[in-house]
Amino acid sequence: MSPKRATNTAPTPHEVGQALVVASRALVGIAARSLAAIEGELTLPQYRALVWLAERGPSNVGALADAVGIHPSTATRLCDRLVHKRLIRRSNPPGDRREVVLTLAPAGEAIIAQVTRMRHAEIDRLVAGLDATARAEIIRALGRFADAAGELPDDAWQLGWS
Amino acid sequence: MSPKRATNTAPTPHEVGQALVVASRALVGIAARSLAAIEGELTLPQYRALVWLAERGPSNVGALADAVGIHPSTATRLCDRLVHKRLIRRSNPPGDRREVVLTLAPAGEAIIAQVTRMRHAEIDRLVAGLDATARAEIIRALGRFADAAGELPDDAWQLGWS
DNA sequence: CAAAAAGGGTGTAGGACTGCAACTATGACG
DNA sequence: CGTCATAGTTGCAGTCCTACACCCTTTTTG
Repeated sequence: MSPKRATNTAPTPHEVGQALVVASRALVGIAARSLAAIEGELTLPQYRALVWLAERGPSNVGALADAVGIHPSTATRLCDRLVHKRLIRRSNPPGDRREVVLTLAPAGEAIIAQVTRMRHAEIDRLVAGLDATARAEIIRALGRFADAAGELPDDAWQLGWS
Repeated sequence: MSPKRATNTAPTPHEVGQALVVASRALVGIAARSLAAIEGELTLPQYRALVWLAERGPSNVGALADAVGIHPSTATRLCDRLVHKRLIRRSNPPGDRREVVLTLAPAGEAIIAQVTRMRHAEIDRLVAGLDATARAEIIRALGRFADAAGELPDDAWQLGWS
């Protein structure tokens, strides 16, 4: 995990990858914990659906099924449960009367916000232990990485992790 | 997502948190994609069990149930399926004849390796697009972050993400 | 206007996870 | 040796995800 290299040479892509894989474990662990807090009330597909609605806004059933990667019929029944839990709302929009528009209900938004807040809080707790130099470095470094990551086809939502 | 701040001042912990949350999305997305590749053959709890066995080595049913956070009876039947898929092995160790020792089978190790490899490959692909300075910065910055994260109680495995 | 396409919902069926309760076998302790 | 604890399994019951096939309604299109 700790690549031994001459500190005066530029790190190879693979070495940087090593560092990112390690950080990935930490960050994914944090994400997992934030999610574990709502486990029991919400299944993973249900959470994925909420995240997607929070990101992309109101949507019809087909688009959601496509985004979450499930069969339309599965999406219908998944929405049944989310509606029953009052986390989303179904409505019949004007225009195309075949469509059903799914909207995140206040309770649904609250859950998403809670998970995000927990994640943020935990990360902030870690960052608080770093000095100013380290903080500045992280900001610059991760900014560049996020930019690079952002250039990829955005199917990172495949599993609904935010 | 891009906190506007004076570039000459030290970033606040919260600003660093912002950057990490953004990077977190990217990294978690990568982890999710690596996992999605084996979806269909393996459920999430099954994957979590494999990861745990890969990390901690051979284990009995109770410890695995505890680690993955499921009921012992659930663990028994989860193991039934993993054994049937030839991803793990059950054996009766000498000594305590009540215990059952679970071992990762070669096919199970292969799956873990495949997921890890995919994740690494995708991260490396991103890093390849960065220049030497950025790489060096990421190495330093993430090293410090990982150190800070490592000081936390290690329950990041709660959901079995590696 | 009739046929095809699109958007969703139902019926049906199966697999997986979940926990509780009861049971077997084994080990530890007095 | 008898009792209690431990490790694991099995029976049972419920929820959820999953897909396929089929149906209804609405819209588009020739």
